Amino acid sequence: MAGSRKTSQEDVHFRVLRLLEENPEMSQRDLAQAVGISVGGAHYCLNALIEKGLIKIGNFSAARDKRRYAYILTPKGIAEKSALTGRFLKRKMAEYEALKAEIDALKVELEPTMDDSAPRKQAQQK
Amino acid sequence: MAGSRKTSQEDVHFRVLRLLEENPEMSQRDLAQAVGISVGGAHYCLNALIEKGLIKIGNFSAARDKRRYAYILTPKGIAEKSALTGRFLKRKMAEYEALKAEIDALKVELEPTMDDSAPRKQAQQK
DNA sequence: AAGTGATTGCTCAACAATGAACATTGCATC
DNA sequence: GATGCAATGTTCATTGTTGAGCAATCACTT
Repeated sequence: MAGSRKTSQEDVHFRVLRLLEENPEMSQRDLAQAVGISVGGAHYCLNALIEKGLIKIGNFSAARDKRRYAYILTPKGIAEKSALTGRFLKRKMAEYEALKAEIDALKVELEPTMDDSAPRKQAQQK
Repeated sequence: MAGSRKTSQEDVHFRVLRLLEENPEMSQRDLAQAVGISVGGAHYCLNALIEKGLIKIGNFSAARDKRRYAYILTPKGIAEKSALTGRFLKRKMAEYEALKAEIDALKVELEPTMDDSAPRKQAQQK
């Protein structure tokens, strides 16, 4: 489900595309931190996006810093990002509800019903 | 952050311990589906939990089914599960808020402000 | 200039996890 | 019984990901 590699990777790709559309001059480390992956993973991801033709490498504007790149969305990348938005939002809303339910269940479990003098420490078994 | 291998694995371990405490006779496939990992991953995880001494293999009750096992929490496993609960809940609540913020941001982006006659289709760039 | 430290993109071994198989066992219908 | 079918735990090649480190470049001080 949530751990499916394909969807998880799609999430990362979408987030990276979204971030780069706003700011194409983000460094790989900034991207990694913003998305929540490792630095090597960001590099890996960017290569995949370039391979797919969704982004291309441009010139960094400030001071001709030869180290840095700018990762610019191609038209195909912009289209892909738009196409991904709906699925991403839908998935995240489902995750949101699931997370809410899990948290609530856990809270209930931690705070047993105090309204009657029920025996404590006794979890109800199925 | 969220993709950190250690925390992600801790989440899986906690969920598995929690599920097994309620029902020790769950199959690896049921566990996998409930937790959101692959079948092989469940096997992998169970081995790790046995290695840690948190669960032990017991006998399946019904019909002496030689295929199935029962995965019973050891006292150490019960303690570990309790110790993990707090951290897990705290982390999930943080994830919950982050998810909420991300969804809201995405919704705002999809539905541009309609309250004045602003030009449409024009996302505000930084 | 020269040196020092910080930051960049990048590489790589180790590990984690997947997805698809596998052998074994139980259940059912013939 | 025998035969087919579904479900179990298990294995394994492939792939994704991490974390630490690399050379190159920039900024800054001497």
